[in-house]
Amino acid sequence: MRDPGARPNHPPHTMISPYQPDSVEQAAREHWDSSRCFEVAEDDGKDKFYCLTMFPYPSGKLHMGHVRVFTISDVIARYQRMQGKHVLQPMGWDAFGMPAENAAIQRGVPPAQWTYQNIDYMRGQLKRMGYAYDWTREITTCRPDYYRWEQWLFTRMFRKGLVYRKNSVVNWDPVDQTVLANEQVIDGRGWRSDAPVERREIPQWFMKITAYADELLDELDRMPGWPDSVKTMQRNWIGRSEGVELSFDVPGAEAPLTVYTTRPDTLFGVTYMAVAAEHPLAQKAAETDAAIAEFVEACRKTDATEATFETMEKKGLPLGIDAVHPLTGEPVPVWVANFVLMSYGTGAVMAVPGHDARDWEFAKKHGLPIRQVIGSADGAPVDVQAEVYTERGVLVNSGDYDGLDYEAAFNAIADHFEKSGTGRRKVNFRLRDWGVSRQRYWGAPIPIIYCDDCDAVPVPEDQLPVVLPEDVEFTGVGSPLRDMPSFYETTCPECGKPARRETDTFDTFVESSWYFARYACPDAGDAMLDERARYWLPVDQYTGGIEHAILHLLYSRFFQRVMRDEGLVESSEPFTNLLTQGMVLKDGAKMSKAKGNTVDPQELIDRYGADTVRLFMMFAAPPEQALEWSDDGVQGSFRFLKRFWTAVHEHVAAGTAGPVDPQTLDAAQKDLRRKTHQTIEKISDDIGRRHSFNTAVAAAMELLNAIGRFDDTSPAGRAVVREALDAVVLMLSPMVPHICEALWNALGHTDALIDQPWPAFDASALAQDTVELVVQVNGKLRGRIGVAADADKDAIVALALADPNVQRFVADQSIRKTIVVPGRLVNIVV
RNA sequence: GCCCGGGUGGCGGAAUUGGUAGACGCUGCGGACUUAAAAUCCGCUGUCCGCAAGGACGUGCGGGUUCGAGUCCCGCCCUGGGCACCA
Repeated sequence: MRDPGARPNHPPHTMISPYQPDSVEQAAREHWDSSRCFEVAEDDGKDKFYCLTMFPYPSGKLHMGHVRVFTISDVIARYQRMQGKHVLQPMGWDAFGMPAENAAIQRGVPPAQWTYQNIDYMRGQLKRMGYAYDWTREITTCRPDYYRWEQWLFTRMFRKGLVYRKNSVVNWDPVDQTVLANEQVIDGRGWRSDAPVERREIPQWFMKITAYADELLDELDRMPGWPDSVKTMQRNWIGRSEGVELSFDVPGAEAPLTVYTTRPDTLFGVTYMAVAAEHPLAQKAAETDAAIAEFVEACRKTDATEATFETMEKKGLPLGIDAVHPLTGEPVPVWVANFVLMSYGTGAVMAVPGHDARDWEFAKKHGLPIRQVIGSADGAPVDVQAEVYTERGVLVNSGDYDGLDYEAAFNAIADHFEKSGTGRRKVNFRLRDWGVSRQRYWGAPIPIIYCDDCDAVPVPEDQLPVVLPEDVEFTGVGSPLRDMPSFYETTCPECGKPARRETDTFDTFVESSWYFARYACPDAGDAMLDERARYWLPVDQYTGGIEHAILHLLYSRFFQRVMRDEGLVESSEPFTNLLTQGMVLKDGAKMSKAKGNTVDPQELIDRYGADTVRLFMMFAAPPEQALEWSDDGVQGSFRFLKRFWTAVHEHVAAGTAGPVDPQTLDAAQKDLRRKTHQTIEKISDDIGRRHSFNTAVAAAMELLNAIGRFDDTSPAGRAVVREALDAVVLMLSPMVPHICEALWNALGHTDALIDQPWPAFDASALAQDTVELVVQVNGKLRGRIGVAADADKDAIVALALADPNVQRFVADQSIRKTIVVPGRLVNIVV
């Protein structure tokens, strides 16, 4: 027995210099900087690995979400480098956006100046964190040498018909006379004016992402490197549906009411129609009916978000007009309703209250008839007066179509309309074209010139970029570009007459839809991309917040295809593997500038060093889950690094240790060596396959704890410890690279840690003579037995039954069944 | 409202393919060292019963499948993200 409290083999701490993160981390940084080891060029002889993080908006300083995602990506990059890959990991700035405008309003600093200052500060913070970036590739999207190429691509798309202009709805603040972002609308009111927000239609530019809808959808089935949840979200977002477009005649109206339905089988159940407030029928009725006019006006006074639209109270009024049912010839009343939008589809819907939940509620509220036209396939009773029935079933009350199932009815009815020429089968997408116009200053100018004679003309290539003037006075009401004749006054590229530039700027998602490609060739001066993009793309590992699961990732997939069709890149998909990291939450909510609930990582870096912060972020939660921030635990990570430091230095202080000779080890030495190689196997899998960094850290801690308990100063014992310490330093180096750099040197290695291969485990070290099995009786744990690793089932069961406690529960009952799970358990069922 | 996640001790989390629930860490409690404090080290730490051996209960709630369920199925509750102008 050892004396508890006594620690063998450890000289007094005074002999060992304490862990001082500042000097350790500075030394490591200087080594990486001077050796320029993270700068990479194309090398066809090597297996490339492009490791990318969603680039940050330069909001001022790093926040915990940044630290988390950048550390995840850095761990993967460094791990892959140790796997022998030729790793590119770049960094840059998503530099356009609203916060710069808000800062300008609040502090009177021009957006450009504010942005560049933030970038300088945050770049310093990133360097302090020790991320393995190739800084020679840094991209800043608000620089003309970057955004000129998206302007160029836009003009190419213009000529291909992939961009167009149409009217579209925005949030209008009637007091500030300005367009508001959804974020700036709070409970239906403008954030600064507090005035009720209205919907307003203005002409805006759109990119035809719907032209790629089928491809974007289909390819999801061949993307095993993406999480299923993200693929499902994108599938639902694209929302492909097969239906029928058909028309209801409206006597006296100029045009029939055209509607799209995915449930033509329910056509006989239509009891009313609903049109949008902006629909011509409603507009016409409003001219003569004050109540309708008032309703139509009220519909305009709501913001333009889908969430508002879906949750608001469903309202409507009858227009006093009837449509004619195309199959029965019966009159169907037409209503105007606030839940139909003119901008989606045809601005009119057919209502089947018996078999559609929203229609059912609306019908109940307004006393409209509910008609059952679908019965259950198994004959179970259906009462649509009491409850809506939305299942696909068998047609009833549907004339000649009675008895048909969904598919047969769909086809019969679709055929009927196609034969008579009054309707057709149609594939519809929920996905809408991408509106890229923003009525803001701090963005890339849309390269269009408006000429009275030639209409909208794209800026010719030799006149690009259209440079955003950076030295402006920014007031926050409207865009300063609208008040700058020096910006907008120009001449038409086609006819040479005086003309006017577009003053709207691009959605900032445009910049982030192709930056990943530009990192391959950030200095390409005469092309958007060059051949280097073909070498590096696609991105092998992309890491970023789950909040980007749809918009950013879908727009990037779209742009990748546009660039492909332009001959700029080869691959169709930009990101082979995707890791969506969870948010860092504080008080249960997303940390954000807007909410002001941020925790500043800088304070922790100053106090404990970058490695402690990195380690804590990796250890506190698995990467894909949300992480509720807590100040507890950072201290624990620091304590671990101190123990790690001390363990290595104590071992070194006791003199050199030779190589392990596996043939001569005693049982305890074999145990530690087995633990070492089990840990290598586990951490390799945790980092390489599972991205389970928290369990990788835990496994390293366990091994270090085992080393601490190991009391053996013999040459063989010290050799086994030495092997274990080398392995821990190598395996923790992706997560805590600075301290590992120092410890690697302390262990006497002369070649750089950064160039070391990942350790391999020795399968022969894992072998065990006896294994412990759990014994259950009826699935309940009743004992444990040690058995030979190669014991057969009968021997195991016999041994299990010999256990006194197992005996107690089996007693004289007859054994009905025994189950042996090799290496795990025995279950005796009585 | 719709789509996608999550819910396990006092806390963060582990349990990878249906097979020992609570690894690892934090907190707390007790102890060693110290004039003292900090730091460090050792031990204990899901709840309840029991001197102990051991037992009962226990993974948001209610059902189900199975020799065996945190894990699979059905129905709920709570909570995070997205919903096209926050990025």
